[in-house]
Amino acid sequence: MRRTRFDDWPCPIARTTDLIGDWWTPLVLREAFSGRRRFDEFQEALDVPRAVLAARLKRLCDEGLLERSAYQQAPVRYEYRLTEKGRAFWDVLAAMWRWGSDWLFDADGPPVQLVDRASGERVLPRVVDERTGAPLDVRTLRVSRVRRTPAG
Amino acid sequence: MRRTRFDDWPCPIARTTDLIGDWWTPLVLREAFSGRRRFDEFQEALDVPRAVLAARLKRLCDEGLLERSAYQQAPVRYEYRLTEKGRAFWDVLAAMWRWGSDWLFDADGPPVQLVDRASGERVLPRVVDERTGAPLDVRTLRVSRVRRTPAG
DNA sequence: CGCGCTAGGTTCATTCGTTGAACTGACCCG
DNA sequence: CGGGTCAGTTCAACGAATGAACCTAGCGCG
Repeated sequence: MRRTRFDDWPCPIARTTDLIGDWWTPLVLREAFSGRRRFDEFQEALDVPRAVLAARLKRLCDEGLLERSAYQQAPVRYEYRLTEKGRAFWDVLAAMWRWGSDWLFDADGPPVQLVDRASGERVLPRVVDERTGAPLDVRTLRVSRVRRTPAG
Repeated sequence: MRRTRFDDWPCPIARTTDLIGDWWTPLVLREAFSGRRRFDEFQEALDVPRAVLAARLKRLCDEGLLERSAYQQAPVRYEYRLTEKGRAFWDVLAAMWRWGSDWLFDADGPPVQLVDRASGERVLPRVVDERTGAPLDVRTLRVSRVRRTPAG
């Protein structure tokens, strides 16, 4: 009677859901992106129960989004850093940021925004088709089974 | 001792997490995008416990992503349709699709892909900066507090 | 009229996951 | 030796998910 797992479903959305459907996980990643690395940094920033944080960090390491390494000996202390896989996840958080900004705040919008560090210009994440550069229109999309050429 | 809620945090990622951190919710939305509308359609497609599905559909209606309406009288039967807010959420699912496809499958990739209904061409969702069209680079981003001009 | 069927849920006992607080253990400093 | 730091673990209480069974209205059939 364990909670249903989606991590071996054939759908990319299902597998991603399995990861970020764990309560707190996207926020742990958000903090990682904002530069936090140590257990207590995450814990204080989010006020997350320590047991939950430990479980989330462990899972994110197991899945390869974070890497745990000792930053000092005697006593040994560990920190958590984003891997390439973890950094790639920023796109998902950015899409959440955009949708949340557009739809989950009153007319003023959220009290925070993304800006380019160099120019100071506002950055608005947007999801497009990589080939055409056009915004996605769900009505023109279709899910198709991939044909694979047999290996022989 | 209720599960910590994020829906009134000032961060758009936190608020979005509150919504899709509910187990099953992104998959219910996925099914809505693929055209399902009726309770039993969702239930059979996902094999989700009926009580959970009822709770998720109710929440998605309360939040304004779905709309519940009667499609027949005598006996009254209801269906669930995406609203504009719900359709806008496709961008988040698309970003999840892309990241999941890139990072959660073996070398062959997932057995399904997105294609354009008209041309049959493959569609690859990608998150860019709306202003410049460039892919996001998290290292050049910064979170900034919004300055508001006082209303008086 | 009575029976089964359909659609959209609700109810329930069991088990799993989250919460908050306290605790542990290794080491350092004074 | 006492106190502080950091990275966790442990525990009891409670809320949420699971799977199965049940409920309600109306309809069509015999």
